[in-house]
This record gives sequence, C-alpha cells and structure tokens, in this order.
Amino acid sequence: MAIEESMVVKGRDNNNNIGSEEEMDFRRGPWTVDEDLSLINFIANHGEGRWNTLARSAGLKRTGKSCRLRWLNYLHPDVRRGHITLEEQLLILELHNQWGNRWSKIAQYLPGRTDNEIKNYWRTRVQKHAKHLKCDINSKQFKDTMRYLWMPRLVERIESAAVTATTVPTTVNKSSPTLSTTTNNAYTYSNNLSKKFEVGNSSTAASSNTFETNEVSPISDLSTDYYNDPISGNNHNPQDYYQPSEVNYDYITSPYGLFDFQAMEPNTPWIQSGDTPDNFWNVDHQFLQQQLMNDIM
DNA sequence: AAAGCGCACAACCGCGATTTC
DNA sequence: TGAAATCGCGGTTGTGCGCTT
Repeated sequence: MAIEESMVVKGRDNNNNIGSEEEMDFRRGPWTVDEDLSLINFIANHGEGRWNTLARSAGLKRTGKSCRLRWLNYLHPDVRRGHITLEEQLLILELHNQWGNRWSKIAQYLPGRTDNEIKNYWRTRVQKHAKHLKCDINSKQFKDTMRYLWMPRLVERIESAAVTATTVPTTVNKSSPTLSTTTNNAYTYSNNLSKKFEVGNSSTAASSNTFETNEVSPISDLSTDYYNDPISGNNHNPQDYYQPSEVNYDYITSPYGLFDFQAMEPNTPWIQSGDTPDNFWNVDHQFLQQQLMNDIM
C-alpha cells in the first residue's frame, strides 16, 4: 500500500544522521494499537528514558523521539483528555500573558495537560479569535481585551458555575453576573474568588516574586500564587481584570462593516465543558468593536 | 449526495541545551 | 575535555471529521 510505504523512512537519529550500524526503517504517522501496547508494556516493565534505546529494545520501528512524544502526550496515565475547563482557560490566558509561548512551563500549572495540548488550544481557539477580529495577537489591544474582558468574564462564569452547583435548583440565581456588573459586583466576585482560590493559608503563600524565580510547586501552590504578577510584583486580584465599562451596547453597530460578528461561531469551544452557550463572544466582540471604532475615530 | 472547507489535534521537524562516554 | 547521544521545547504540518454549500 502506498501509504504504508510513505510512512517508512530510512533510519536517522535525532540529529538527522543516517543510522550507522544498520539501515533501520522507521515508521511514521499515526500509531497503531499494537505499537501503543508495546510501548506501554515496555515502559511498565523497564521505565521510561533513553528513548532511542527504548524504541529498539521494545521492538518498535519508531524513533526514540517519536516514542517519547507518544508516551508523554498521549499514553502517559496522567494525561487528561477532554475539554479545557473554564479554570484552565483562565489559567492559560494568565500564564501566557506572563510567559508567552512557554508551553511546557504553562503546562506545569495545568495537571494532566501537555504542552502540546495547550499549544494547540492557543493556536486553534485564541489565535482564531484574534484573527477574526483582525487583531494582532501580540498587540496591546488584543492583550487588553483578554485581560480586561475575556478573563473577567471567565472568572464570572467560574463563579456562576460554582454558585449554580451549590444552589437549590428552584432558587433564582440573583448573583448571575451580567455585563452591566457594577464595581460592587466586581468586588463581590473578587472576594468570592479569593475564597475560591484560597488553598491552605497565608503562611504557605509565597512572596510576590516566587511565582517565577523560586519555581513554586506548580500545582500545589497554584491557587495562592496565581495572582501574583512576577513581572510587576503586584498582587493580581481578579478585580484587576475587571474594568467596568460605560459602553452603551445598544449604540454599537458596525457602520464600517469591519466585522461580521454574527457570522462568528456562537458555540465557541471556550464555553463548552457543559457550559450553556450564550452571547459570551458576541458581547466581547461588540466591546472590542467599540474599542476599535474609538481608535478609528 | 458529494465536494469543499475549516477545525481540532496528533505527530513531525529543527535546533539548542544537557547528559553521557 | 570534547564529541556523540539524548532530551526537550516551540513551530509547523498532516489528517480525520463534521459542517456547509
């Protein structure tokens, strides 16, 4: 079969040198179930590491590099699959804001998520929205939108989900945040969030600079350190993300026809994970549209 | 019904850093 | 101590699948 042939390449090591002792034929492309089982069984019996040797010993016609990637990104028992949760989305935005494309570093703070998965998430979801908004993803404009609009709204949704989960079903959820949220509301969910993210006690909290420089345990200390900005040294309270705007949303239209917000997918993956779809993105797009129009005028 | 398209994600590649011999 | 081997990261590509036209 032609495909099978194309999936076999002459053996080269990771420096792209042709194999010395023998002309090995390395397989490429999707892994088969048998290959997965061979890799899992071998690692279960011998442990991981020394990937080239491992690949040979396990009888896999794969490069060590390929085996390592398959194990770490897919087969490892700790790898968690499925939708990125709201909390994870928020974390990714915040951590990317701090470190940029340091995917492996960001992944340290999301247990069970791989750098590859986070990278894919960023490229497919976040960059897509920047593209739709005709906005450079590295621009201040886009970063501000993330920081002051999307992140607070993610916080709101997390809060809302938490409230819903603990509320008697027949009770009207009066605290459901809306876009007309006032500073008081911001204060409220700021307080709630500080509770939500408060793990342990203040005695275990690292100083404002330890988040990066002291390599605080990514998972265990996440909650308290998360809002400490290692760059500014400021304590990041979710309230910081929230800048109540006086935007009159009724006013917003697009006389310039710059953006087709209605055409944007209403069912963005960002609000999956059991979330009910709403106008999350539409409102955000409208807000950004307003900002962009202000810039134009 | 089928072709086209876009999305999501697995996998590959290049290269610098680190480890081993 | 230097060369070779290995590791790990970030960028990119390939592909299957579902949706739209």
